[in-house]
Parts: sequence; structure tokens; C-alpha cells
Amino acid sequence: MPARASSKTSEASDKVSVICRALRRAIIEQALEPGAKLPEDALGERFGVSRTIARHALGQLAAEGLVELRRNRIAVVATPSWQEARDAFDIRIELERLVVRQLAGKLTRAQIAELNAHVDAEDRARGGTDAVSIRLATEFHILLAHMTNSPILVRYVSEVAYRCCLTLSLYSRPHSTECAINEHRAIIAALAKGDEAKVMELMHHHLDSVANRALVAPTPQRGRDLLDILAPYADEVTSDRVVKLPKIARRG
Amino acid sequence: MPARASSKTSEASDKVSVICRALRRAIIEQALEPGAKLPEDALGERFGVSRTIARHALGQLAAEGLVELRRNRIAVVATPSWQEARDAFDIRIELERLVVRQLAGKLTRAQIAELNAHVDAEDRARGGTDAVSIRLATEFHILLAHMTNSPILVRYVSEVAYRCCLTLSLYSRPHSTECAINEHRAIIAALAKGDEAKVMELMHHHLDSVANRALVAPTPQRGRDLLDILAPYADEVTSDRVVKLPKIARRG
DNA sequence: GGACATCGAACTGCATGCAATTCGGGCGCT
DNA sequence: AGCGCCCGAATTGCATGCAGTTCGATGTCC
Repeated sequence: MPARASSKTSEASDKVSVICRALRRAIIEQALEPGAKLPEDALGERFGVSRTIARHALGQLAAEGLVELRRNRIAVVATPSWQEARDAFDIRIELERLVVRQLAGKLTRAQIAELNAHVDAEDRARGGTDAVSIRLATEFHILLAHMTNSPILVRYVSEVAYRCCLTLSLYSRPHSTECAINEHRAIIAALAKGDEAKVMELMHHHLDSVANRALVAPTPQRGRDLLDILAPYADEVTSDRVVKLPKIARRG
Repeated sequence: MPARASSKTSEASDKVSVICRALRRAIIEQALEPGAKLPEDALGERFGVSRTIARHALGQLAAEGLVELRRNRIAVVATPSWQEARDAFDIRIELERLVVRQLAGKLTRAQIAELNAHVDAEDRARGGTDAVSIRLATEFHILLAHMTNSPILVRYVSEVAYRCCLTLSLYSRPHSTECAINEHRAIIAALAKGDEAKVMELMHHHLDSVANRALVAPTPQRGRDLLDILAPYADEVTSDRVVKLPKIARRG
């Protein structure tokens, strides 16, 4: 039997929403790297809308944490710190445990088939680029969330999964997606079997290992802002004698 | 010792942010009831800004789930369904268990004092209106989240707590806040003692009982839209013979 | 009395324009 | 060369204006 009566949870077809979706996808596929500039004019021109709309879209994405917005400054793709990335994964683990807890033993045959089809797609994409693999893996989790029919859960899982995606492009070493795919299959099996405890454990382990593979160590440097890197050392500077830093390594 | 090095996590001082904060507070204090209309013009005039800014603020609040935005229609304060309210509480329980798990045994004396001071304030407000009590109780949880120094966790806990607040004004019977205050004190004590398992259990029970006190039963009706109420019955109507409803009970 | 059509007011969707701020390259100085 | 300054171009912050849609009161007919 289905987990709950179905209902549509799709996003509106506003121009704003269209731009949001496009940017979101570009970001998680790493077409837009963390730190990439997103000027309102350029976005507006690219999508055939006015700056007002582009601006609104950036506001939405900033609310989701995918974009960083500072007053009077060009918006940039978010560059989460290592700690923020770890926090995001911790939250994600709890949320997705909740997802599979609600879903265990309550999926229809059609839903299980849909999940399997998705993992098949992941399998086929193994030869392609990392970006596509990562996107598909993320979408598997979002697909699961959708099946709870809880719009709020869908929103939070999606957001936090996107954020995790973002961090992968910052801190990840070239990783193998194969074991992740197998873990997806195991989760589907446990869901179908209805073993609630088992599937929660599987999901926990799955996300934890993804996080550990990705967030190898607090080795930022790459893509980090100089000021952030030096922040821990700032306390040692007496405030009346501020060190003027030479302008090197300033990412444009 | 402190849980983590402190950092500021306050919101920007944009005009948009100011309006967001004001509306958020008005909503959770029930000055604005669910379903209340929020025309862009009126907001702009009230806050001394243009419609563009008011519109942007509404977009942000919609992203947080506090406001409902439908194309070409006046924005309204969100009216969550009973099921959505239950979902929000379920998510909240997981998130706040994570909060206290991270915090157990890691609070400074100053932080514990701050928490106690807050609960004292809750105590003093017991004679006042329900709205203020609810707001203070909610802010206790947000204060806890802040102490994790995880901006992401703060954001999610805040959002979901506000949403829960919103549902209280919809489905809650006149409730007693006293036991909730005692539970807050118990949580502080367990945090100070560093009993991780105990505090997670306490938080779980606390939120669950708040939810159960509030969400007494699937008894919508009040403040619900007629169409939503009748949605479950819609399946029984053949689509070529749509029943035209008389225009009653249309909330303005 | 109650359902329906109609029309003006109200409101939203969006683009554009102007002021204020930031960015970045070139110039002069050491 | 290296560093700081300055100024024009680029960019954001915000208000306003116009077109299209919705809302609701009124009048009309049954």
C-alpha cells in the first residue's frame, strides 16, 4: 500500500523558479564552481529576463544556501567551510534516516520499480563524468524523500543534499561511485523488505561513508578565501597593529 | 569548554531582512493569523519601502514556509495542513535531538546561565498572553541551536520551529505552558550534566508531548480552506459533473 | 431570496531608470 | 619591480511605471 495519498509537490513555473532550477542544476553539476560570480545583468541576459527577476532568483538560492549574497557585492556560488560541510552531512543523516523510517515496508511495487530504474540509470552513467554521477546519486535521495509525500521533508532533504553536493566539488578527491550504487541497491532491498532498523542503519552508514570519503580532512586551501584561511590566526594579532596583507591569491 | 569557536551568525541588515524579521515575529506571535492577506502595496507602505522590496521579502518568507505565494494572488500567511504540522514536528524532533547531542557536556557556565535566564523570562511571562509564551518557548529552542555554532543547524531548527509555532495557532487548544517550562529546565540540567542519551530522550519527549498537546486530532475546519477540507471527497465526484459549491465560508 | 454576469478597483508580474557603491586597471611614487 | 592612489566602468539597491490578472460589489434575472 502507498505510504500516503499522493499529491503534487512540484515547483511553480514562475520565471524565477525556472532560473532557480537552472542555476541549481548548474551548481550541483559543477558547471558553476564554488566562488563563481553570478552578476544579475549576466543572468538576466542569459535567461531573457530583467535584472529584477535574476535578483529574486539569487535571493531564493541564497535562502537555500547555494549562493552567497553580500551587500553591494556580486553574488557568488557558495563556498562552504569544511566544518559547514560536516554539519550539513550530520543533518542530512538524521533527515534521511527519518525518510527511510517512514518509508520502510510502505512502498508500492511501482515505487520500488522506479527506484530500481533510477539506480540502473546511475549504473549506466558510471562511464560518464563525475558531475553526472554525483547528480544522479543525489537525485536518488531526493526521489526517496518525495515518496514520503511530505513536502517539508522533501524541501529539507533536497536543500541539504544540494549543499552536500556542493561540498563534494570543493573537498572531494576523485572518488569511486560504485560502492555508493551498491549501497543504494541495498537500501531499496531493505525498504522493500520493510526492515526499518536495518534500512536506517544502512542509510546512516551510506551517508557517513560518503561524507568520510569526501571530507577527507580539514585541508581547505583550495577555493578558500585568504581571509577565512587566516581567520584562526587573527586572534594573535593585536588590534592596534593590524597586519596589512599583500594582495596575493585573491580569487577572481 | 565551549562547544566550538564562536562566530557571528546574525542576519544581514538589508531592508528586505528587516521586513522579514518583522513579519516573522508578527506571524509567530499570531498578530498575523494563518490565512491573513499580505498585499505587497500595504507592506511596502507600512515599512516605508517600495513594492519591489516587500515582494522580495515575501519570497524569502515563502521559501521558509511561513507564507504562501500563488501566482497573481495576494500572498497569505501559510495555513499548514494537519499532516504538514505533524511532519514538521517529526523533523523538528530529529533536528533538536541532534542539537542536544552536540551540546551535551560542552556548554560553558556562561551559556548555561544564559539558558537559565531565558527560562526565567519564560516563567515571568506566564501571566501574559499565550502568544508571548509561545514565542519565548520557541526562542529557547533557537537559542540552543545557536550554541552549536552550526549556521545550517540554526537555520533549519529556526525554520521548522517557526512552522510549528504557526501550527499551534491553528490547531492548538488553550494549553498550559508550565510543564513545558519545567521540561526546558530539565533539558538544561541534563545538558550541564553531560548525559547525552538522557538529554536526547528528554528533548524527544518534550517535543513529542508539545506536538500531542497541540495537534489534538485531525480536526481541521478552523481556518482551513473549503477546497482543502473537501479534497478527500473530491475523488467521489465524476470529473464531467463538477459540483459548483455555493460561496460560503470564504475567509477574507 | 439566491445564482449569475459585468465592470471597475485592486493587485500582481515584470521591465526600466537612477543613485550609490564596488571593482579593476593605469598612473605616479619609492 | 613593488606599493598606493585615483578614476571610469561595472554592478548593486531600490523606486517607479505599465500591462495583465484577479477580486468583489453591484445590478439583473430567475
